[in-house]
Amino acid sequence: MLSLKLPFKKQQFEAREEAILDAVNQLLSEKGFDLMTMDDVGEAVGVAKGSLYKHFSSKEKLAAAVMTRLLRQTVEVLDGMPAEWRAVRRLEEILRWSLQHRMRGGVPHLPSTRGALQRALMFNLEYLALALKVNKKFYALVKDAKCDGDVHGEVSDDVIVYTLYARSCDPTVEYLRRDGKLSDEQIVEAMVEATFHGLVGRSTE
Amino acid sequence: MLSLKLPFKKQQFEAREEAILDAVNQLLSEKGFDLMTMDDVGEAVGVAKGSLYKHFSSKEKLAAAVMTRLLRQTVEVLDGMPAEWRAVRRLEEILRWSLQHRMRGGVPHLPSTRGALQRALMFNLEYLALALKVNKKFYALVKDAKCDGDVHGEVSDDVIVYTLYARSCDPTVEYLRRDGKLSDEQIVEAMVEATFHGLVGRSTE
DNA sequence: GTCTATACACCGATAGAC
DNA sequence: GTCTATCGGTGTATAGAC
Repeated sequence: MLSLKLPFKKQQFEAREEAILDAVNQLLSEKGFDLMTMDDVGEAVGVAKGSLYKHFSSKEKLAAAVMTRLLRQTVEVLDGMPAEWRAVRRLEEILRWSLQHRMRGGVPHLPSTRGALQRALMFNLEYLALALKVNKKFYALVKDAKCDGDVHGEVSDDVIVYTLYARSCDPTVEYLRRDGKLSDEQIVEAMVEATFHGLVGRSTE
Repeated sequence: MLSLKLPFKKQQFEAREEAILDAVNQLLSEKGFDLMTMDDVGEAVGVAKGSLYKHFSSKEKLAAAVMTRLLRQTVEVLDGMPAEWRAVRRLEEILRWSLQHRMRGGVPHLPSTRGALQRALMFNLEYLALALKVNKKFYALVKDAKCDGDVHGEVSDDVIVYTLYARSCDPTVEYLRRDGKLSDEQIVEAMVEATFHGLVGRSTE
C-alpha cells in the first residue's frame, strides 16, 4: 500500500525528534545548558551521542529548538485566553502558566542573561522573531492593564515585563519545593500573589 | 629594622589574596562559576594559573571564599543598621544594599540552586554556618515585620525570605541596565518598589 | 540512521625549574 | 611563590563500519 500522506519512516523520525526535545527540555531545567552534556541527552532518549547530530547539528541548535518550542507554546496560551479577560488577568495567568510549566519539569524562559545558551540564542533568527513577538504581546498587555487602571502607572513597563520573565524562572520555586511545606499549587499561588501584590501589607498604605 | 607586628612579606601576601578575591568576585558575577576558568582569574589578577593554587587549593575553595566574604559583609550591614529602624525598613534596605552591591560588579547570593558551585558550598562549613546565621536574621526580621503589621500576614515567611534572595540576583537588573533607559539608582528603586508593593495598583484593592 | 571509535580543544590541577 | 610545561579527564563534534 502506497502511503501518500503518512510516510512511516518520516513519522518515526519526527516522533524521535519530539522525544529528543522532551528529554532536552527536562535536562535543561535540571542541569542548565552548560552542565548538560550530549551524553546525558543520548542516555535520556536512548540513542548514541553521535546519532543526535543527525537530528541537530550542534548542542546550541538542539537547545534553541527547545526554547523555540516553548515560545510557540507561550503564544498559543496567550492567544487561547477567553476574550472577556482583562489585561491584568492575562498577565497573571501567563505567569501562572509559566510556573506550572516549570513545575512539570519544563525549562523557563531566559535561564539567565549570561551563559553560553543565551549568547547562542541571539544568533538564532527563528527564536529571535518569536521572542520579539511574545515580548510585544506582553508590552501590549501591560499598556492595556495600565489603561484599565489595574496596574501601577508609576512603575515602568520594562520593569513589569522583565519582572514577569524573571519570576517565571525564579529559584524561589525550587527552594520552596525543596522545603516541602507547600504543595505545588500553593507555591504557584504564593508566587503570583507576591509578584502582583507585593510583600507589604495593604493596611499600611 | 625588625618588624614585629607587620611582616612585610605576609602583608603583601594578604594584599594579593584580596586582589584575587576581588577578581573572582567580578568574574563570578559576569560569567558565573561554570564559565569562569582559572586562566581567567590568573589573567585578571596578573598571575599565572598555577600560582593561584598556592593561595587556594581548588576552584571551589576560591569561589567559596568569595561567597563567604559576601556573607560576612551582609552580616555587617545588617548589624550596622540604626536601632530605630523598623523590621520592614531593614528588609527593604538589605535588598537595596544587595542590588547596589551587584550594580558595582559584585556576585549575588545563590546564583542558582543547580550548578556546581551551590553543590560545593554545601560542603563548606564556614559558608554554611554564615549562611545559616544570615538566614536566621532574615526570618527574625520577617517575623518582627509581621508583628508590626507591616507585611502581609497571609504570605508565608519562606516565600518572603526566598523572594528577597531571588530578587537580589534577579536578571531583571541586567536587562534594565542593558536597555539604558533607567539609571542605576532608578533600577534599584524600581526593583525594591515592585518587590515590596507589587505590580498591581493600590486603587483596585 | 545508528552504532563505536576517535580527533580536537579546553580546563582543573600538578610537577619541577628558578 | 612564581613561572612554564604537562598530565588526566571530559565534552563537542566527526569518521567510518554496518
